[in-house]
Amino acid sequence: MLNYRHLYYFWMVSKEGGFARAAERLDMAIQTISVQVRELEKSLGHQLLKPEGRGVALTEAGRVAFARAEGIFQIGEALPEAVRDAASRRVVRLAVGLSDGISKLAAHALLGPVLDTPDLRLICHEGEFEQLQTELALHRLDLVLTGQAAPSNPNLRLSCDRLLSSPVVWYGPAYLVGQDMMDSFPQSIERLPVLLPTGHSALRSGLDHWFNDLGLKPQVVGEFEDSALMSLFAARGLGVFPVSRRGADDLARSSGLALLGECENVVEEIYAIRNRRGEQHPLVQQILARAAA
Amino acid sequence: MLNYRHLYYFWMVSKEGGFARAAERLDMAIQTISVQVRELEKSLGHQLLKPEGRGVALTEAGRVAFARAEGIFQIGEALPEAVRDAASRRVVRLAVGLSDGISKLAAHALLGPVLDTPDLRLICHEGEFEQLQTELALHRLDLVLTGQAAPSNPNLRLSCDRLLSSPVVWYGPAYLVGQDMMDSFPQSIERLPVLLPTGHSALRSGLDHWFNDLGLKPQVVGEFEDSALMSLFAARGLGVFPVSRRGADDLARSSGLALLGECENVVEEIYAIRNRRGEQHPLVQQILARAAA
DNA sequence: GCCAAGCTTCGCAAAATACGAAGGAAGACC
DNA sequence: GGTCTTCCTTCGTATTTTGCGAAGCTTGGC
Repeated sequence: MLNYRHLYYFWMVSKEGGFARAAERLDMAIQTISVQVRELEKSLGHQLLKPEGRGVALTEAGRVAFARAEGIFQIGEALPEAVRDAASRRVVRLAVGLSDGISKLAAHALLGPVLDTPDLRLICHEGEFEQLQTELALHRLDLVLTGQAAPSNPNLRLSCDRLLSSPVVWYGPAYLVGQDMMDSFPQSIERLPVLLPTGHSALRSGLDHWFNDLGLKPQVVGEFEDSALMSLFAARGLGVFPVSRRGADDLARSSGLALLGECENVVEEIYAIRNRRGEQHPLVQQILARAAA
Repeated sequence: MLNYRHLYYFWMVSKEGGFARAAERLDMAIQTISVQVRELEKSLGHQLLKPEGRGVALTEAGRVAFARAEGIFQIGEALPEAVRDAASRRVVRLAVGLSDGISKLAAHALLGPVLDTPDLRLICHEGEFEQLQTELALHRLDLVLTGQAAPSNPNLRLSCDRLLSSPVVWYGPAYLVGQDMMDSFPQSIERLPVLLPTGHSALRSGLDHWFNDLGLKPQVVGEFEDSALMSLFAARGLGVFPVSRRGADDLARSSGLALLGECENVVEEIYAIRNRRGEQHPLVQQILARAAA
């Protein structure tokens, strides 16, 4: 394994342009530096410094090593202050990944419990499931919300829980959704313009099944990746759309949308993927606890 | 100073999700890891891991430290291989910064001696003088060529040498530069369309002086930052232009340009700025040696 | 040819790192 | 509730690494 102390001395020698200067800067004996750098060279199997006149110069390998060392120690020298900052700072960072195809409205509902955390800094990141899983493993994310259960992968040390399993309801603009439409639901849906999630989502599969079972042939006027966008277009009169009941609570109030009816046997599910136990974010635990309740 | 060994153990503990796993992975006793990580916390002055159930979890400070550590050790783990690659690779990297306002033709002439180095990988980077100086100090460049002497700055450990001081000559397309024009040079220049370097360059100042001293009022049809571009436009018939004699040797041959005449008392100078002695690139030395000859 | 600056080698002291043994704390399981 | 297992911690000691004084060795300048 690479010895970072040796590397540090090598870095300083390169930066200062010689053992003597480096030793002075480090307030150490010159021979110590000399020996330790030699150790580094031995462990890497290549000469990094070569004698040049009465000083030393970098070899090609040394040039590369120096460039990397520069990167390492630039981060390293800033680390203590970064830690102090983080410790004194009151803001709590929470990085959430939202998998493509997840209902943004439901995601928002799930994150709701922590949104009023004082000094919260919420980072929402969308992307492909695989990519998010990677970022989670690399600790760039604290939590990933996804529409389908993750293939449990013990290598990555991730755990997956179902956070939400909510019946799906239909909403639409009030002027389209009259009493007659509600009464004759679900058949009435054939007489209404319909917005659907795109085919990539788990919810779409469930809905297609539901249409098929009931022998319904809906008139699809739009397909949306994003449920929030879908609800916006619906509110502007484009048509009626499905959404999980949880997360739809405030739709009627806030956007002039009316409840049309509820699907039987169609549920939207959301799964939470997170790092292995023991590295959890307090807010993540809060979200999971609230969702379980 | 930050102890990278401690940091490494902390990183591994975070990554593996516990002391026990980390110890197993590192093939070390668990208590060693425990103590060393505690040392890191002590030296940083903040707790990085907190007990959680029967494992441990990252604190906010720990989260930050872990992110930095990830950066550090990702570089570090790739370093040995990078060094091996560099050592076995035969290509020689030479990164040269060309200051804005320098004559590209002269720069090319100066770099000429090393251009036929086998397996050369030449990186040419243009930019403001200050910026290039910074990159030089950060070892991202091996050499900076500039039109004016650098203010010697002992802090940055850079040295500056005059590489070239060459008389300035005028070239123009052969059909413009007839024998009569050559004979009546420099007065004939008033009867020719003239291209000049832009006002930012040292060469331009010298030329303005020269015009003034001789009482010449040239008809300026173009100003160029870039001498190579200027020579291209000149070759296409736009006008006559000044260029340092060195670096102009092949102009007449290759581009249908003819020598008009030579300025008295106007020189183009090029300075080489490089890192302190002992960190020099072999090719840089070659360039300097050749230029001095 | 001599001096001064700079790197290297050698042998020993100091410091850090590492581990066995023993102890405590928190879920898991009956 | 009791017991078991897993995990983290503390303590005392062995081992390794790191650091330094003293004495070479090489190179360039005078």
